[in-house]
Order: sequence, then structure tokens, then C-alpha cells
Amino acid sequence: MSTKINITLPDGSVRQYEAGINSFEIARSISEGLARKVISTKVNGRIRELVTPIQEDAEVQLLNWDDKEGKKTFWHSSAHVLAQTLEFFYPNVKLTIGPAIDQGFYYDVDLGEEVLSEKDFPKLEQKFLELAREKFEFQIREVSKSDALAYYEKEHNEFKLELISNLEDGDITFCDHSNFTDLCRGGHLPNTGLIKAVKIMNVAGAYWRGDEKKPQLTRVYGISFPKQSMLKDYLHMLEEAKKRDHRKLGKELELFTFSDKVGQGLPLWLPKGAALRERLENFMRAAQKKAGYEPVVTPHIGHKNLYVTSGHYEKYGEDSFKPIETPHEGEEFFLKPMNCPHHCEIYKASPKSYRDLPVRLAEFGTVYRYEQSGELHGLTRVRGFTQDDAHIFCRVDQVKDEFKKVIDLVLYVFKALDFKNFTAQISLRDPDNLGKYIGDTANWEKAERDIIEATEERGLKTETVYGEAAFYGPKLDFMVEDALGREWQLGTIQVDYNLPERFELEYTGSDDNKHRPVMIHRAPFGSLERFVALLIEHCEGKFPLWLTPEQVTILSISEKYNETVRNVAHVLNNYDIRALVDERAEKIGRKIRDAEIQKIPYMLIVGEKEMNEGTVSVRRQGEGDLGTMEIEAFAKLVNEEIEAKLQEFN
RNA sequence: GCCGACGUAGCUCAGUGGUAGAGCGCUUCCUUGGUAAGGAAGAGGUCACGGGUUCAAAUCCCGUCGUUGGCUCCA
Repeated sequence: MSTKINITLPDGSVRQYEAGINSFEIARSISEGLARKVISTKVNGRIRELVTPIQEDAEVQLLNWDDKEGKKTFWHSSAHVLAQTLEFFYPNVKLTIGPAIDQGFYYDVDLGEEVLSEKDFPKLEQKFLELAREKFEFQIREVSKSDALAYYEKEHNEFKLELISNLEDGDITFCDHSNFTDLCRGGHLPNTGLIKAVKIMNVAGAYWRGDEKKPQLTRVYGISFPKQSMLKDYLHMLEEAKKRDHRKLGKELELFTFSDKVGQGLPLWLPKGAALRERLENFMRAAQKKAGYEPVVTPHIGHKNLYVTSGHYEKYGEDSFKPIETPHEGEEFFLKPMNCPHHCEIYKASPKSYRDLPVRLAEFGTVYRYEQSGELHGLTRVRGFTQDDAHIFCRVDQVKDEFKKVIDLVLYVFKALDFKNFTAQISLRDPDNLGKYIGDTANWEKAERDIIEATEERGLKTETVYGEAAFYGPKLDFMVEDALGREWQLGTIQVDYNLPERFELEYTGSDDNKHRPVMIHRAPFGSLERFVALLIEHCEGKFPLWLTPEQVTILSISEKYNETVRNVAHVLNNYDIRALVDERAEKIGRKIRDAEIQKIPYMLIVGEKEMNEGTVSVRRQGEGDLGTMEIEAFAKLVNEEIEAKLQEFN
């Protein structure tokens, strides 16, 4: 006897089917075209196999390649084929986990003594496709916990055994295709044949469960596609992204460099880069002045005890440079890894009344941290960097308001610099590991609430991540992706009840009693180094006009007009426009090409006509000829463009 | 720090056991040209560094340093 069930589709329509129907049949009942495209399905919110029978009323969402979750299914299934491929070449391989990631998938395996390197990629890809073309069906089956354990006992796979031991009996499934079996929750393509293209991207060491005390596995990264042409497009896109890499552009545009002789992770700012950085600092100084910050200056080193007091020594001592010892017995100084302890001492330099708060102390403070060598990356992770740091000391009742003001400042900065694609991430405690945080629970809860409310009241779209809070307090981070899609933290706002406690900071309240202020750490750029790196990648080296090293280059048609060209530069300099001249004995086409490559926003061309008329022929980088205008008119154009972008901070 | 790869001229890279190469850049000369590369000549390298194998090493092996893609941590 058959039962009818109701299937609700994402558009809200309800269709009736026999119980036991599967998603693929539903797709085919709608249209053949849909059936051809569908690669996965979500039943009541959970990814399932297309062939999983549905027995009861359900919401069904059919997924194809264009859905994010469809891609995940595709890539997860690909990870199975990768594992099968690895088993073919390395029969003793121990499989661990093989998830889909944002761009493809990986599989972590224990290869024992064997080594896998790039040279092996072509043969892996070839075998992978050979296997895929067999159109093996993925079949999911339930396994009892004891059977599952027995299976991997026989395989001597301690990793899978560990995974299974953490699973509930009755909730364990294996997935088979061809002669290959893997512990797997499910959500697969119907068969391997849909995978038409694969590229093994790289191989890397990865610790089991991300713990460096646990064995290191070999992680093989790959990406796969339903069409060969999509792989080609993807690889082309990666090539394009590499052109935006700040390390490449930083070199080409002469912004910064590194020297082995100075040391790893210690950037050297070249004149053009330093000037750009100085403009960024001045921009921030002006905004902060309006926002009520007071600049302070503190030294590059601090007494060891300062960091013992702050708690940083205990927490980050390992990540610091070795202490600096003085001739005085037992006296140790540290290169400062952060500015806050110094600022606490400035706060303490004079007694404070509740009327004085908030106190906002700002400093472009250069700090030094001993990052592991493998961590260093261009300007985004270095060992010496400058934070646009400030600490706000305020009353508990002022926290939310101060927090909102900082959000305004960060958004102002991002707007002036055309950062549109950022995510605001609220980092809260890890509910499963509350022990690793210091400070009073009630304070933590208040701080977390203040942050959430401040972002809500500012209408900021946020993502909440548990477990990412600093050890001393919750925070709001502004994250931006680099050219290769890796996410970096730029701006940060952090509430801290801990340091005021440790430094015994006080103010006198209206009740004439002593009270503890709250601290807010905040840095809109985060670090100048990282910020500039991300800025370079976002604008491909074409900086906003107000910021760019050279705003205008003046090109003479021939050497006969060099004197006129120098005069034009002189006039523009008087308008505070950064102009340089190209007096080389080159043809104009060549001079234009070079200026275009150097990404100089404006080119002014001066020849016979312009010399006689007192005009310049204007060309915009990337756009072309804008026609002829008077020099003053051009200066006005430049300054108006800058003003339009650089609205004042209010 | 660990795993993989890489290190040749200022830059980008070719050269994989037998006399160190190209393009761009740089210098000099010719050319004085109107919107993305004018021509010629020249200078420039302990092939990252140290050791080993070999008649012979940029090339093969070992170590060190640096860079790089990941893992972990963080701004």
C-alpha cells in the first residue's frame, strides 16, 4: 500500500509524490533539464544523496553547480576520488579527513615514510580522471559503531578510529564507490563521472586536528570542475590575482623592500612607500583629533615587569624577542610587543575624575613580535609593525557609546580608501573553553552585550564567531580578503576589563569613591604594514588620488619643451599637487606607456600647441585622453577630485 | 617551528655534468617624434652561502640562510 507525501520546494510550491521517492526522481518529474543539472539535494536543511528515499513530508532544495552547497557536494565527492587515487599509488596510506573548502577540497593522509611532491601531481591528476570517468556510483550505508571500529582496526588507521570513537552509534555511515570505502557523513554526487576536470593545487604538511604536538600529515589540495573550460578559467583567474599581489606591486612601484641583512619580516619602506604611509598617518591623525583623541609617544622598549603586570609576558613571552639585558644585575627590557601597558602608565601619571573620562590616548606605536619564520608573509605578517593604536579609558556606562564612535571612525577610514568588501566579525568566548579567558564573568557578559548592541545600533552587518575573542575581552574585527582570497584582520576594536584591573587604574566617581575604568583597544588600520598590503591588492596599485605617491607626470613631446614642462610642474607644486616630469628623449607614446605602467593617475602632455597657449593636454590613467585645459583648471580638477573622496570626519 | 617547492644580472626568467644566457631596466651615442614600446653600442653575475662527489658542478649529494604554498598562532 502506497502513501502520498508532500514535498515543498524553495519557491513554496508543494508537490505530491509516493513515499520513498528520491530527490533525483523529483527533479526529473519537474523537467529533464533540471534532472541533468541537479547534483545534490538538501532535505529538511540537510545535504543528502540524490537517491536517498524520502518517506515523509519534507522541504526539498535541489542543488546544482551554481549553488554554494552544490559546489561543496561536488568537491567533497572529489575528495573521495582523490583519496581513491592516493590509495592506488600509496597502498599503505592512512586516510584521515577530506573536506570541501571554499575553493576546492583537500585530503589529509598519513603517507608513512613516503613523500609526495609537485612532481607527482600530473600522475595523480591523470589517475584521478581515469577513475572519475568510470562513473562509479557513490553509495551511502549505515554501519554500526562496532563494525566501523572493526573495519578501521583492520586497516590500522588510528585516525579514523579516533573520529569514530567520538561518534554516536546509529549515526555512522560509510560511503562506497568502486572498490573504495570511507567513513563519511554523506552528501555526494550521484557518480564520479560528473567530475570532468581536476587540478592538484599543492601539497603541504598539516598537523592532525591542527595540533602541532600531534603527528604531521600530508595535505593534498585540489580543485575540480564539471567542465574542462571552467578549470581553465579558474587557473586564469588565479594568474590575474597574482598580478595584484602586494609583494609584486610593492616592488614594481618602489614602495617597500626586505633585506636579509636587516632580518626576516622587517620591512624597509622606500621613499615612495614612506611618503604614502605618512599621508595615511596624517589622514588618521586629523580624524582622531576631531574624534577627541590625544596623541602620546612611548618608547620602543619597556621593563619586563610591565609585561608581567599586563599578563602579556605569561601569555606571549614565547612570541617575543629575547629580553634586552642591562649592565644592572637582573634588569630586563623587552622590545614592546604592544602599546597598551605604556598607555596604562600614561593614564596613571595623573589622578582622574569621572569628569575626565573618556581619556583617549593615540599613538602610531611600532611593536615587535617574534612570529614563527613560516608565518611571515610580505607586509601582511611581519615581525616589526606600526599600529595606529589608541586606548580609550572610560566608565562602564560609556563603553557602548565609545564603541559606536570607533565603529564610525573605522567605517570612515574604509570609505575614504574604497574598501567595500569587508566583513565585520564579532569575536566572543568559546563556550566550551571558558577557562582560557581571564577576568570576571559578569564583565565579559556586559562587554559582549555592549559590542553586539553597538553594532546593531550602527546597522553594521556582522558575523559572530565563538572562540575568537582575545584572552582579555571580546572584540569586533574588520576582515578583508587579499588577492588570493585569504582573509586578514585589519581594523579591530576590543573591550578590556582586565588591564585596568592589573594596572589598578582608577578614577574618582561623582560619589567620591574610587572606580575602575574600562579600556577599549582600537586600531582602524590594524597595522600600517598590513593595511597598505591589502590596500595595494584592492586597488591593484592604483591608489586614491590623495594618497598615491605621484599624482601627475608631465610629458614633453620633445626636448624642446622641457623648460615649459618644468614650469608646469612648478605651478602644480604650488597647488600642493605632487607632479614629476618626464624629460627623456623618448617619443610621447613611450612616455605614456611608462606612466600607465607606473599607474600615475594623470599624464599631462605638453608640446608646441600647449606651450603657446599655456595649456596642458590631460590624460587619465586607464581611461585615455581628456582633452586640453588651462593649468589652473587642471589643478582645480585634481583638488576637487580629492575633496570629493576625502570628506572630513565628523 | 614543521611539511613541500624555490634561490642564475637591478627586474622577469631560460640553461639539469663540459667556456654563464635572453627580454626589460641602466649608461653612452643617434633620433626631436602628438596619446601604450624609435635605433645602435656598452656596462653589469663568486649562478644565495658553506662543505662533499667528480678529470670537470649553476647543474648531483649534505648542511646553513632566505623566499614561497600550507599547518598553528595572531594585528
